[in-house]
Amino acid sequence: MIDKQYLIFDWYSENKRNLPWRSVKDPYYIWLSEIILQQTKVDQGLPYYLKFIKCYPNVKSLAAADLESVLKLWQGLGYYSRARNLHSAAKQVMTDFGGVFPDNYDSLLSLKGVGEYTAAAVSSFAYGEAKAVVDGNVFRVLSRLFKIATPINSTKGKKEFTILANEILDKSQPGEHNQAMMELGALVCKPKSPQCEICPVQGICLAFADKTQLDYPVKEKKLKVKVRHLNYLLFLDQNNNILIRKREGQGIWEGLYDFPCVETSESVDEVKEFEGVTLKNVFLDLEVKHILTHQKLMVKFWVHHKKDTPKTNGYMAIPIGDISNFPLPQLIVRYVNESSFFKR
DNA sequence: AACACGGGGCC
DNA sequence: GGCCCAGTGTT
Repeated sequence: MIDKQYLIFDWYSENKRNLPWRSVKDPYYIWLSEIILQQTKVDQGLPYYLKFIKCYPNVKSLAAADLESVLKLWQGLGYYSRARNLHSAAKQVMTDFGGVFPDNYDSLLSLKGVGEYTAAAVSSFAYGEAKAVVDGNVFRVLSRLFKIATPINSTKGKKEFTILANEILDKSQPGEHNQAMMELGALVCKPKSPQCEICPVQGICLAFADKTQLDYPVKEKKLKVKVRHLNYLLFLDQNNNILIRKREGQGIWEGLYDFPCVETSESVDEVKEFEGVTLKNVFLDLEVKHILTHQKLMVKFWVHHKKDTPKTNGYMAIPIGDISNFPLPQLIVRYVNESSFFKR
């Protein structure tokens, strides 16, 4: 616990946001909120949290759900492995823990999708266990307060910051301490425009002392973005059926649905063939650029009218109006919303 | 240790 | 256009 820790507590009690998962002690709700908020801002995750607690009010109902229903509810939030792991962990709680949520850091770590951060968060918030959370906010706050230049995305940095975070942890109220540190990072000690003038610990911040706040935290590696050219095919037959497929295996959007797709190394002006079948009368419907964290997708949506839907392995025919019943990537949602072929 | 994994908001 | 977000799992 650092000297003048009370300044952060006082600030937190005055300025904390009123968030629904802060007023509960049920570990299921806290765990659910933490999974949703991984790499996700509160404003984006909040509506999903409300949907999930309404649809799955307890771990038993979540464990009993179909994975596809969970993915559908997760649609649009991204990092879909979180939804798959969420569902898997709920079943783990039922089978491995007799339906009772694990009540300590080490047991929580055994759940799919629960790493060091989430185990510390749930164990400290729900059970008062003295484990410090180390998330993006904590990295930033600590690196500035103590002017620590070790890259936060290195193994050494993770170790160093975790040790420091646990050293300054207020063991008498670890949950409040953890929330206060994160809230300070989210509302005041922000990445680009830190509000140092209103910061409660401005007086003990080493970076503020020499105006180097923006030099922290230090990160190494910049990620490389891969450019891909995707050509989606809308096979539309006379009965208004289309072909879709479930994305399997590893890669983006695992478990979600999209259309038959031809990937090319460069942009193309026509699509003449699909899986060995020669195509005629393929028309370009829509062209979009879709940005993901690691990929820049240059996408063309092509339409092909046929009398009958082709029988192709791995694809299923559905009425075009049923498309929205399936969990879809935002790219496909975007197309469905913009293309005239999906208007009633 | 390096990399894959979404989507949205801010500057 | 780059960076970041209540990170985790895989290789």
